[in-house]
Amino acid sequence: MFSIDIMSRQPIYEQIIEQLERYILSDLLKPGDQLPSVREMSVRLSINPNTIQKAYSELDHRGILCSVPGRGCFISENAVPILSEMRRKDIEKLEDLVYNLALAGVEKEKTISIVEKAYENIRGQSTNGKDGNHDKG
Amino acid sequence: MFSIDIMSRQPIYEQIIEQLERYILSDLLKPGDQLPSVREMSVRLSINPNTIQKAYSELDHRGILCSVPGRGCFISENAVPILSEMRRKDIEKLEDLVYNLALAGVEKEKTISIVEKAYENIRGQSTNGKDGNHDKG
Amino acid sequence: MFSIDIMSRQPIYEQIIEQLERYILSDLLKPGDQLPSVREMSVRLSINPNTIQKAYSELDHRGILCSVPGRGCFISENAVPILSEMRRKDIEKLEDLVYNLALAGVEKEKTISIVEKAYENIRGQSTNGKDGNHDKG
Amino acid sequence: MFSIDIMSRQPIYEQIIEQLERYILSDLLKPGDQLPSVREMSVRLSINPNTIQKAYSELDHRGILCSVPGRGCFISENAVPILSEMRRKDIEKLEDLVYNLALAGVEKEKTISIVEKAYENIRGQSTNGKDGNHDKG
DNA sequence: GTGGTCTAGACCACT
DNA sequence: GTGGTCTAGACCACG
Repeated sequence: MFSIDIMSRQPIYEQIIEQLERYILSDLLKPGDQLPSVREMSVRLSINPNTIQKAYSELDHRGILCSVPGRGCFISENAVPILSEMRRKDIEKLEDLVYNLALAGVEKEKTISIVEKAYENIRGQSTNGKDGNHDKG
Repeated sequence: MFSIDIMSRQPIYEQIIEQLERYILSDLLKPGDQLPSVREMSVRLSINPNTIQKAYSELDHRGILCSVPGRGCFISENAVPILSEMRRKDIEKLEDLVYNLALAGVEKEKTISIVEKAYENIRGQSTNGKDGNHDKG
Repeated sequence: MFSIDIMSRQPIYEQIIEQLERYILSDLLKPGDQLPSVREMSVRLSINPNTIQKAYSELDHRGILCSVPGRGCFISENAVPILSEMRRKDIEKLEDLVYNLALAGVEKEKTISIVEKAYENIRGQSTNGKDGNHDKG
Repeated sequence: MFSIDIMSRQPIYEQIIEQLERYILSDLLKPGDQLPSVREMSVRLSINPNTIQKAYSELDHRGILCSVPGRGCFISENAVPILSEMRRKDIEKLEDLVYNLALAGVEKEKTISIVEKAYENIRGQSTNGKDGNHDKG
């Protein structure tokens, strides 16, 4: 379910957050669902438990998760609206990115077709292996 | 001409690179043009010369500019094609970003209108105050 | 394993790059191997960490190694092919150098014998104490 | 007669030295010949007089030139033997370079053929447009 | 004046 | 612990 690129510039904990958020937004993980424990996750992904902990803590802080000491971590009830709201801020990033592409001579039609393709993807398949922007974290 | 956000998560030298690349792509800086010297730039932006040096040096490696010790830094002849090619790789980022927006429930029409607006911007005015994403994540 | 000539005209960071590349090409360092940390290396060679950083960073850019923040630096999987390709460009240098020697009256037989000796060296021993030109001019 | 690459990493004054030495070794300039004045040279090559001066001074220092105040610069009587002796030191460079090529997998036959080709060149034509190693100064 | 290298020492994010 | 960024200040070679 999770795929981590250890060589990526993007911090591992961010990759985990990114993927968890996607799974929630695409309804693969629902409010109330329990997440794998830090320990289990760390073994499964061969990653330092601290790193998992950091991802979970961050999501907890954002109100996406609810970690209950002694019981585990659960998807928060209002995870989806919170995430949706946050993601909307990606619009700023989009503006910048398109601006750059335009400067680089990518035609408007091409850009729009990419947008449409992305929307097609989400309709066909709720989730796929895509693992977020390989940005220089 | 240059504006640095000292609080940004994006390294200062990357901000400088970003802006220089934009100025080149938007024809404000042309091949053969001499850049402000490392020292002048460092004074102008109140930034350590080493940081400017790093930015210039990186652009030199990429073939965007040509540093000649004792003479100065000059925009390389083939700066534009190199940049255009590199920027095209932003298409992957775009796909990811749109995918995220779609998941977050941003309507396709809204997204496309943003794209179109960005293309309007570039047509009307060669450059504007936009200075890249102030955040890295 | 590393020897730095502090008096050389060749920058220290280039000397480090040179030697690392040799060790990789002569199979003393293999893909996946972890390099000494920046700090350890700086202590070992009595050199400022920033200088080591610069060497590692340059090799990272070239795709020879892969720096992972928080984890370390590792020899890249395709380090050898990249290096071999780059080194082949030394052929131009060779042409120039032999041309100079010829002009200076060094006999063809002498030059060829030097070439053959160098090839002997590499066959007998994978590595030896040779550590590159200590002078830049 | 002189061709300077202003963008080269190799300092201009070194390019001039390099070429003058070649012309002497290939008998195009002979002992006693007068060199163009610093002023004339600087105009001809569109180069700062100080730079020409530096090249001439260095050659004077090496005993290749003999600059006579008020009269001009002349090729020294023992320029050729001095140069030949110096160039022999390039043998060390050759050893290094061949060693690198060998490590990079360039076959011995290939390397030797390059050497032979270079010797052919010198027999056919005394000089050509070659302007020395484009080494990183 | 120019770019380039180096040191010393600090701080940050990540594992 | 790791790599990465930044500052302050020095020195060098080149024009």
